[in-house]
Amino acid sequence: MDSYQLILKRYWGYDDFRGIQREIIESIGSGHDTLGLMPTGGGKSITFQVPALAQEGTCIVITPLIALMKDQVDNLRRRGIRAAAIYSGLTREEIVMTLENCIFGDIRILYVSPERLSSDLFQTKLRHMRVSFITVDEAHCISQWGYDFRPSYLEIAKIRKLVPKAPVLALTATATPAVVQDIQEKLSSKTSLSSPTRQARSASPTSFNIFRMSFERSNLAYVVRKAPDKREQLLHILNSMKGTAIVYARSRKRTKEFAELLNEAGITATFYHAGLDSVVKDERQRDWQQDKVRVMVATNAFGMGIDKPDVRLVIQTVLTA
DNA sequence: CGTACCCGATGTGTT
Repeated sequence: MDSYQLILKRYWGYDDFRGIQREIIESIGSGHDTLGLMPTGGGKSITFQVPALAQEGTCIVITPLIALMKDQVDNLRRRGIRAAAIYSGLTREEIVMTLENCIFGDIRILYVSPERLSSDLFQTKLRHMRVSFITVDEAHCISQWGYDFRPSYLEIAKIRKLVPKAPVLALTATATPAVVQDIQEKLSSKTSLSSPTRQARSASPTSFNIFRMSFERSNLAYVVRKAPDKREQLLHILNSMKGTAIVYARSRKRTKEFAELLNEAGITATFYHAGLDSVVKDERQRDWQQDKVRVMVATNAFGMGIDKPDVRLVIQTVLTA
């Protein structure tokens, strides 16, 4: 057994790595910029958590949602691993203390949002940290959100200059060629040194080690239906199946409409989108997780970090009228 | 169209 495997056994209780976990771990562990493409449930988290424990210093993890930071920190602390997160709900004193603990207190894994990277306080403290490597979790956000919605995603390469020896590990379940290309370009520490034109023309712009595995999910079936009456079809599908479901709609307004339609038909449903008060969102997610309602009708706000083991049906509605 | 973070102002309840 090597040290990675010993850590896996000690903290997670598993005997062996699955799929491409070991290759990703060895790549980042030997200091290479690395891109890991793994489907949901492929065991992405282990690929940075294990090498973070095997190395000296702190691993910085960039994550899009506060909820994901909290979930992962809770999970790691239950295993006896020193992890922390910095986010807007904390006081300045708490943030300073956490950063000091990274410098002096042996915090192994620190979760931050991309926006945090441009904070003066964070950058000042980062200079004094021993950073093992930088992880970009849900790295497709660089491509999906970087250009307009969350421009901080395009700034990650800049903080690499503050910790020039730290390699980057990017992880995602979105493996389209455009996203794969974008992630490498935007995270490349060399990008910002060369002109944009030269970068764009470069045939092989980066030196990321890329690992990908099959995205086939043998327990999932995919069906596309063309239906004249889509509302009727929605009711028909939900009435002919048992079990928990998510119905995705493309606007906030439609989530409410569909939830009302389902409730009138005797199917328990609620709706969810980013325009709702955060207390209401938490209540509705909890009601659905606890099986108080069967169907969640939502925009894509209800996606990352949703983990319910018994979802039987996911419907994407494409409604033209 | 719809996606979230952060920060500082203002208000509420507790010591």
